[in-house]
Amino acid sequence: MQDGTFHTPGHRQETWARGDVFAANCPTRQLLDRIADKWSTLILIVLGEGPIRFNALKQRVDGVSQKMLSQTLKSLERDGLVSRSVVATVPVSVTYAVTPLGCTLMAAMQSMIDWAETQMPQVAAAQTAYDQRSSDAH
Amino acid sequence: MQDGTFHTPGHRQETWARGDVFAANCPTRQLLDRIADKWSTLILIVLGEGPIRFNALKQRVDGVSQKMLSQTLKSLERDGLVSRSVVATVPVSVTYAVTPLGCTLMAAMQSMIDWAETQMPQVAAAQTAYDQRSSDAH
DNA sequence: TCCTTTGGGTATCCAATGGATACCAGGTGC
DNA sequence: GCACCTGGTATCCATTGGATACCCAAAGGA
Repeated sequence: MQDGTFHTPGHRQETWARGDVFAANCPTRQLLDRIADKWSTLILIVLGEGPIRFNALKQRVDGVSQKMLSQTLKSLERDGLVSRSVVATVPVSVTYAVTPLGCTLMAAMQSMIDWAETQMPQVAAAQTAYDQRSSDAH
Repeated sequence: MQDGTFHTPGHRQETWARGDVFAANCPTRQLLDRIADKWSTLILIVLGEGPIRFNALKQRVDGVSQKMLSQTLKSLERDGLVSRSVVATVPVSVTYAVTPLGCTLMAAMQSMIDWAETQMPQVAAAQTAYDQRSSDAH
């Protein structure tokens, strides 16, 4: 809190204030910098079902381009969340799987996935209402 | 499962297989399309500490541009996760806060935040090891 | 012999996104 | 008259993402 110009009126502060999100080196922020993109989470979820090969994965994650799939897998591997194993068949086959570390991350994400399944209709409704208000105001 | 070409060998399948991530209309995917960007989650976390005004928020979320802050807040408001209230002071002041719906989402994200705080060192270590291997291979 | 197919990518090109900077409104104090 | 406040837009440029084409090496068909 480098200065006192912002006043944060209590209200759940005890639950959320840790982690100092404003600092670029906070852990939550580092995690988000790595996995908060369109594909990482989806890929992890599919890998959570079991090891899978590149092209099969590409078919399961609807809409992902080959470029982004290979790029995202590379960064997940670098972060130790996913492992890549090459089997010298012909043509060569490459299998991806979650590591134990990646598995613990997926467990942590599960409650968010559950939230999505129960609450997304409410989000869709809020969006419709918002658009309605906007077009009314016009 | 439009065909049987991919075989998913058991291994946590019962936990993760629901939600059919390959379909673009699965709820998890819809949620990710909305909040899986660099700023949404960070903004929600700061808002979780209590209502806050635009410029104060901009200072707390280190590195966010005015453009992205206003754009992200607009989309969070549209999704019913954040509320915006204009107070007719001089100059006018605008306060943002999480809605009850946004609050439940933050609760669901908490375990991911906890994971980040405990496991990010491991991710950093994995990354260093990976880079080491790469430069060795070179 | 040549052509095609296969898996797992890379190279290239173009459109969309994000960040930096400038500008705006309009009321207020100097 | 001038600069300053908040809460934004408008504009420009660099980076990212998606579509497409190409690559390798071996197998299989004509």
